[in-house]
Amino acid sequence: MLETAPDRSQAVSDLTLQIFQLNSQLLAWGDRFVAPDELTSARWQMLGAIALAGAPQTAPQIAARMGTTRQGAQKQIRLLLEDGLLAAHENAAHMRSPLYGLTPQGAAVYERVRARWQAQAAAWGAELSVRDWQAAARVLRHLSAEIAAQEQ
Amino acid sequence: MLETAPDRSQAVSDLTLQIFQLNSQLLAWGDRFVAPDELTSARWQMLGAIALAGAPQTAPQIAARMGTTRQGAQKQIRLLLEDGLLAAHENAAHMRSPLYGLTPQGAAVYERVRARWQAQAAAWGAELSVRDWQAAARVLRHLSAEIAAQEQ
DNA sequence: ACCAAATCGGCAACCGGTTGTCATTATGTC
DNA sequence: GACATAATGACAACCGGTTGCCGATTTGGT
Repeated sequence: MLETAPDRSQAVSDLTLQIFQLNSQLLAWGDRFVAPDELTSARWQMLGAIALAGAPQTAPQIAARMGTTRQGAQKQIRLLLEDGLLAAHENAAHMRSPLYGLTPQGAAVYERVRARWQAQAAAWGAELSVRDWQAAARVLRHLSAEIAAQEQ
Repeated sequence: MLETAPDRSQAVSDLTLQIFQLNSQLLAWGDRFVAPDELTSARWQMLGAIALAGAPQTAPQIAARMGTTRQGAQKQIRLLLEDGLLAAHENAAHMRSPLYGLTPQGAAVYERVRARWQAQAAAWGAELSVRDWQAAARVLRHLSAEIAAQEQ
């Protein structure tokens, strides 16, 4: 790569700026989207991680699934316990590390939001082909892998 | 949209998750990338906003250019002033709102990082065609516009 | 069974960013 | 020129997240 390729570096650079912008747009939009259900983007994602796991999980398991840290997950878990959306269950395999699962209320809230989100995502996607969306996701996955490879 | 389109909503949903993941990957990578120059991702972005403006800017102007808030920009400006990478100039048009411009040191640091970044972006982009990167950026811009339109 | 190493929860501090408030300064309208 | 309104800087509080530390527990190797 002695000769830099301005077009290519410019295109990659453009994409990264788009990613930063969309990230903040999506977070702000998500906070408004789930506000009627008394959630935030962060708690929505937390409920999703537990719901998709299919079974109660320990705090470190949830953190790993979300790609965040144990302490960050525990902050949100504590808040969701207070809200009654999560419940701690005895963990036979670990005395100090309970399993956190959705309460009936938590499952109901998540299902309600999930259905609304699916309709919204379909509406956003309506003007482009499924192929376009999948192609974009593939490019992003490629970039993600390049970065991960560089982290050694 | 009575009949939801699972494929399409799934594709959009996948893309949003990719965006969240890439955002955190890029921020973490950026912090490491500019650490040798005693910068962080946030301060790098701030220097870029001022450099691309081409002339010293007031704090609210910089904030608008970065798509963030006045207060957030001022936090970083204060730190960059302490580091000697920014300097405040008298603003003839406004007594209390100085113009912030890069110091020679700030310009040198930014140029050094910019050149390294361009090479890195080209390397990341090498395995896909410029057309692919541009197509992905177009899809992201489309999604960004959809969200913005919904914000009323 | 023992013991070193890894894991876990809890706490505190920090980072980057947002929101809200207040006093001060510009701006625009009459 | 006077005056309501907007813009600005400063400060504080908060949110979501990370890092670092500590003591307690669990795990794994011997």
